[in-house]
Amino acid sequence: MPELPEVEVTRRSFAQRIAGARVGSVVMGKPLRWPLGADPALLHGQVVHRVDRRGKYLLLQLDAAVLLVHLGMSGSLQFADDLPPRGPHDHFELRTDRGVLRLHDPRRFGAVVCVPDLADARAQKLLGGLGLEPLEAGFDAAGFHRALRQRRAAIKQVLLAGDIVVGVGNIYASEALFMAGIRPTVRADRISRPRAARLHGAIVEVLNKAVALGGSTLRDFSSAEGQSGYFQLDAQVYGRAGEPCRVCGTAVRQIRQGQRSTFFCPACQKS
DNA sequence: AGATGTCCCTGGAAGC
DNA sequence: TGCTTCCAGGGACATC
Repeated sequence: MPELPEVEVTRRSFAQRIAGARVGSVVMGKPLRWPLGADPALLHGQVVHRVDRRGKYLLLQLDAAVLLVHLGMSGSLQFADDLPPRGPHDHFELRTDRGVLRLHDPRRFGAVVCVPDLADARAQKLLGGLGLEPLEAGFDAAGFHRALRQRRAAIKQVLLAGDIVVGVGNIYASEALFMAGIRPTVRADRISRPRAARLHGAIVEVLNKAVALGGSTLRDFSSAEGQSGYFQLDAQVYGRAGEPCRVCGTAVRQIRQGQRSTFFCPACQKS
């Protein structure tokens, strides 16, 4: 389940190596979440200049196109010149003179979309509504608090929506709220400024820590297959329903918010 | 416009 | 053992 840290670690793992590579051919497997939106042959001969990230999207900048790559929940990328033969879950390959970039995605929630540039309407539809990058300077506590004050929905769901801050997925939302001592069901607009500041700090800390651990996490992920490396993050509440809170010993509770599981400690997160 | 519900997909776990 | 059911997840889209 790649969240922002995994996407960023993936980006760092091949961005330098693929920069300057010239595309030979494109191989498509089963349909992904959205159609590519362009003739794959159009990519032939183009050079990959850089790999950026916006939220959980990787942006491959080519000569005259941008590839938006989303890993969905089961996707992973490999870039090498001697990959094993394509398997049934390998749904996209960009073959270049420096190696093959391959998307492996059993559940096919991922996507590869080709647009001429980021001003393109399709790119805007996907990226235009995204909130701030949590690991960049623009994400500050005061602005975060101001944004929260405009929202009446439960704070957990506001975080997940991604239009205030991106990259806080289901796991890190529960973890950050635990770190900040905030109950996931509290209305966003009822969070005081100091508590919003604590939540802001928790989001930055949990994501930074995950990026730092990401290297080992991802290696395990791709070799172990299946069980993710989140165990290494030593979740405080996520996935621990009924188990004792690591801080106070109270049983961790699980609820559903918007069809998603939320975990919290009823004692440490009273309001 | 904001909030909420639905759906996409598939492997693994749990239940019968 | 083998079937069925449920669940996980991000995000677009429809509906209120």
